[in-house]
Amino acid sequence: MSTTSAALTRREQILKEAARLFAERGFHGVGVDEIGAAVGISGPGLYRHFAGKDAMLAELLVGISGRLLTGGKRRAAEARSGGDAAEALLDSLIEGHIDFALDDRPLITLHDRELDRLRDSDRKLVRQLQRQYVELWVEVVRDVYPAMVEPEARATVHAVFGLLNSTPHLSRPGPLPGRNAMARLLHRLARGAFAAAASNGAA
Amino acid sequence: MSTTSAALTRREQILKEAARLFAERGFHGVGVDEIGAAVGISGPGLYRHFAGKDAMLAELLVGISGRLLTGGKRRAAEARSGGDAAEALLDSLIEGHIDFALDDRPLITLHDRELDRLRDSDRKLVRQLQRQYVELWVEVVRDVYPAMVEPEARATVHAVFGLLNSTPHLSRPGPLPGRNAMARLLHRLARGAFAAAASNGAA
DNA sequence: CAGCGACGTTAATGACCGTTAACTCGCTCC
DNA sequence: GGAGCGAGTTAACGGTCATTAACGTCGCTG
Repeated sequence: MSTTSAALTRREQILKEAARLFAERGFHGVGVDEIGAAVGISGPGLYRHFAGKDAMLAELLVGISGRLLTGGKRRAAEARSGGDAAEALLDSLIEGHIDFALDDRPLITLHDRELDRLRDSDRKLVRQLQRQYVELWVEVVRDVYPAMVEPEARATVHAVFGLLNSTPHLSRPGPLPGRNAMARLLHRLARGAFAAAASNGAA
Repeated sequence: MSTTSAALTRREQILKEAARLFAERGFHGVGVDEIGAAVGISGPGLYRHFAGKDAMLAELLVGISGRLLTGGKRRAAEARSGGDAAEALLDSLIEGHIDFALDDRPLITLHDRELDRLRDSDRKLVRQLQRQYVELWVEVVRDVYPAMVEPEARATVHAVFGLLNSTPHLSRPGPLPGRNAMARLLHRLARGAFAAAASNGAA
């Protein structure tokens, strides 16, 4: 019961700070001494908790992909009821992804930025999880819009991920909508994109 | 007349290969020897053409942002005619951005991945160009959808950029639409997202 | 043909960085 | 109360890498 409590374990502290630093300056751009300093210990002390710098990145990326997929599967399972199930499930998937993108920006950033820095086996695992997540969406989308052909649906899902994951890229300047307004806006945009994808443009 | 000819200058070769390598493995992930090898010369020979590795990245990023902005401005200028000008201009901007995203994937990738690796002055310049480009879009979008408030329009434009720039992330596996089909699909998705943003969700 | 400038080459330098070694300290549990 | 262990510490090693130095070689020009 310790790992899920409010107070973070040392390991979790490290992972959280490492995620932030990796997202800010890239995997190769941050040294182990910096990660250590961010949690109040220094440099090689990290090796009591992780096998190496690579292991931290691997755990982060596998964790993200896994959590996304698990959340998606849970929502799909919960949706086995009602008649308009597909519509509701799509909304649920969108909502879940938005929550993730808005609340875990560093992880989202890492997710499609540092995948290539992984050992082959870890990268394969992450990619497999990502693929399953995409296929889950594709099925639901084709359930809602039966007219869509599969490659189109897959490309659309990727594009919508790009749309939903765009928030980390704009943090800095001027006036932006607040968190809830942003969540509603992104949801609307995603639905609009799917609807537009479905209206076949065979012109 | 040399820099725009079909045969690339040595400098341009280097930039092109550097862009590809940076996009594949990150700025810190590729060494100058690799870049040199990619154009048939070795390591330090690059310093006859560039002040350093940083200078290559800077030139790439400034070049991308500049070309995007220039293209956008040109399209805006060309659109000063006709009655439904705003609609057509938005379509033109979307089309231009899609062409760029589909034809210069490595540059698009670099564009929002390695900005933080720049010297302060270069980063400021790039960000300024990016901001101008965004504001150009925002104006056009608000012209087409006068009901949209500015922060909403700006967030939407960012999100649509995320959508249009999503193509580099999916190159590898299964069946995907071909280039032209993809361009049409992305265009439809973008228009759908804008339309959805405009339909105010004050529910 | 002297010479110079553009373009490369290899070798050396110096910094940085991930990882390991060796050691310390404080707590817990027989 | 001391054996053992979890969690840190600093110092050192080894490798990588951007950058510079020193040197060579064309090809053009006067």
